[in-house]
Parts: sequence; structure tokens; C-alpha cells
Amino acid sequence: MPTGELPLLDTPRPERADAARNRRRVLDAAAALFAERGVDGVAMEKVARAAGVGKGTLFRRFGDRQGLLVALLDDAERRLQDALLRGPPPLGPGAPAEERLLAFLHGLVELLEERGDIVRASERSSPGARLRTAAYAGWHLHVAVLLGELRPDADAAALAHVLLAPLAADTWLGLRREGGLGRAALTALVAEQWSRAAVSGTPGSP
Amino acid sequence: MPTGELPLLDTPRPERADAARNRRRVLDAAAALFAERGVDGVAMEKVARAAGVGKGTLFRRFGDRQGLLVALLDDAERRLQDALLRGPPPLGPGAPAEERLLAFLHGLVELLEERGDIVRASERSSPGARLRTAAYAGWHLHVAVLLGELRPDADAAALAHVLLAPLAADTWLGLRREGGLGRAALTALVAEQWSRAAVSGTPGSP
DNA sequence: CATCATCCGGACCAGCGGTCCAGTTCGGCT
DNA sequence: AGCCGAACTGGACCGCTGGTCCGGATGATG
Repeated sequence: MPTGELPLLDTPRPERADAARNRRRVLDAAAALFAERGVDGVAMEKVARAAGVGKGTLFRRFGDRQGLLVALLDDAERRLQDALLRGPPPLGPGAPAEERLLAFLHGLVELLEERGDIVRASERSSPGARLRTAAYAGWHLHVAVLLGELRPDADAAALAHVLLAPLAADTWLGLRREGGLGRAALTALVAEQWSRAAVSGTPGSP
Repeated sequence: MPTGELPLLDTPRPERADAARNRRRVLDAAAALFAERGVDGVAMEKVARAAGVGKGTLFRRFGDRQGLLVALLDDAERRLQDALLRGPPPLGPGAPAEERLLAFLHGLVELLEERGDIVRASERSSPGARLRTAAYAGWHLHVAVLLGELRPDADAAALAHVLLAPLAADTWLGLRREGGLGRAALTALVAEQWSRAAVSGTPGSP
């Protein structure tokens, strides 16, 4: 054993400088192109070309198209997730469950309004892909836990899935665009459904 | 002007016999193949081949892939739509609005369970395609009208969109398969949300 | 400065949805 | 009965896409 330098056990390889530079280039070019032409209107080769990079490099870095989309989303999703776990209330811990629920709803809406097209493309990459997403798993867990506090009688996990349904990217964007609903109106409507779902007791009862 | 025979103004052409025969063949072959290999795993050329028909014929008849899917769904969707407009209560007219709403929910679930994969493929054919579907327009109108009776205070059209969100084919099938929720449980859960949405008054009120 | 793992990039591939058109078949009219 | 135009047929063909491959270039290391 040589000197006592840190062995960097958890970081297999630091990643070469040119590789890092090219990854940045690709990410930037992809974001710009997607914003300009729409996610579906941009082939992988165009992304590579715009980034001044070969197609092989692009696929080596991100695996496949889906991987590129995930990488583009990574920042925003991680930010929301961090805010849920460690951020200040009412998004983070410390506020009453219902407030946290509504704060999360607004956070998710923000994400959809900001990066909706990319989220949609990611969720559409294969049938049923949404539920298999790491991001969705996190959101669902968060909602299920909070709901479990408010409605100990209910199947919180299943209910959380149903409440998250209108926030599927394709559904949300469809209602916003084809459906002609405004962001505030639609958010308020979903918030109301969440609030109604958050109280115990069957509808018909006194 | 020759004899006074009926000019058949509304029927441009009755469709030739071989054309009708081939259409039936294509529809049958497509249904069988889709059921066997999954909708996404079957290319248009395979359908043509299995039907004993040329690719050109297939596209001439149905326009494009989306058209074939719509044709496959046409029967089932029209049947539901007819039941809503002219069928016996509680699905058809004559029952109280809330009962009709729940009956419709069950009918739609039935359709999704029976032909879910095809509905999904049809709704996935392009981003936001679902809302532009004739079938969705009919369902939405139905729900909006009934909701309008129960909740004159609310924006029934918008609320109807939100209530229909869990029944987007991709969402429904995702929850049923990846989500591991049973048909009865999921239906009951959605029914409860609909019931909660059907009563006036804000959640926090006495 | 030598060495070698790593990375680069564009040629290449198979498969897809969709188009085209020369040949065939149908069915109403005489 | 038989003809003739319209409608139908089917497979070769096209452009494009996501994804693979490998000879050569380039960075880090001692």
C-alpha cells in the first residue's frame, strides 16, 4: 500500500475531461432542440450533430433515447425530491399532512409546466413506463405516506395512484392544451379532488 | 335524366364485394395478431401478410395505423355510446344522474378490460391524441352533462376531464398491471372519487 | 515521454410506416 | 351476354429512425 491517499472506492472512474465536456454539450443541445422543434420532432442524430458530436458518443453516454430524456429531467426531478425530503415546510417535513400534500401538488405542477414535454416523452417511451420511473416511485411514496396519516382507513397506496392520475404528463398537457384549461384552474380543480379524498367517511354519510 | 331510380345521394359507393371481404379479413387478422403478440409488436406489413393481403390494400382501406386501430375499436365504442343514448337505465336515460354516472364508469371499465391494449395504442398514437378522439368527446360530454345536474355550482366540463383522467388507457392499464391493483378494487376506488366529486360543498365546511 | 485504457465519430444495419403504380377484377350498362 | 371504365390489388420501393461497431484519436498516469 503506497501513501495514504483517498482510494476513491465509491467512484470507479472520475470520467475523462473530454467526456464531461461532451456530455454537457449534448445536454445543452438537446434541451435547445427539444424546446425549438418539439421532442418528437428531433431524431437522435440531429441532437448529436447539433452538439458537434458523433452518434456513437451520444449513445455511449446515454444508452438510448430514453436515457437522454431521463438525464435531461434528472436535475429538476432531483430538486423536487430533495425539497420533499429535506426542504423547508410546507413542501418539506414539519407542516401538517394536508398542507404538504397541496404544496407537493403545486411543486409537481411547476415541474410539468416547466418541462412537461420532456416528462411526457419520457413517460411515453414505452407502454406503462410511467409507473416504472424512479421519479414516479418517489412521488407516489410521498403522497401515500401523507395520505396514510390523513386516512388511516383507506388503502393509501392505491388512492395515491388514483390521485396522481391527472398529473400523468400526457393527461396534464392534454387538458392544458387540447382541453383548453388554464394552469390555475386545473390546479385548483385537482387540489379540490385531493382535498375531498383526504377526509375520511363515505360521501353519503352525515 | 334517365328513369326515376333512387340516386343514392348519401351513399357515394356501396363498396365492392372483394373489398368488403378483404376488410373483414384484415380486421380479423389484426385482432388475432394484436391479441397474440401485443399491439406494439406487430408491424403493419405483418397484419397484411397474415390477412393474405398486400400492404397497399391495407393502407388504402384504413389510411394509416391509427385508422386501423380506430376501426378495430369502432364496434365496442359505438355499442357503449348507443347504450348511453338509447339503452335501458341505469346506463341509458331514465335513472338518477349519479346512478347513470356509476353505470357509465362500469361500462367504460368493461371496455378497457376487454380492449385496453388497443385503446391504449390508439390513444398513444400521437401526443395528446386522446382528447381529440371522437369516443372521448362522447364520454366527456356524457359525464359533463350528468355532473352539471349534480353540481350546478361547478365547472362540469373541466371536472369531467379530471374525473376521466384515471381512465386514460395508459393510466388504467398501468395501475392494473405495473401497479398491481385488481379490477374491482381500482373500479371501487375511482367510483368513490366520482361520488365524492358529485356532491356540492367544499371539503372543509360543516 | 511512453503506455494504455478510454473515448470518439461516422459508416453501417435492420425494421418501420407509408407511397406508388402497373396489372387485375368487379359490376352496371347496353 | 359481353364490354368497358372504375375501383381494387399487392409488392417493390422510399426515407427515416434508433441503435451497433470498430479503427483511430486522445486523455490520464508514472
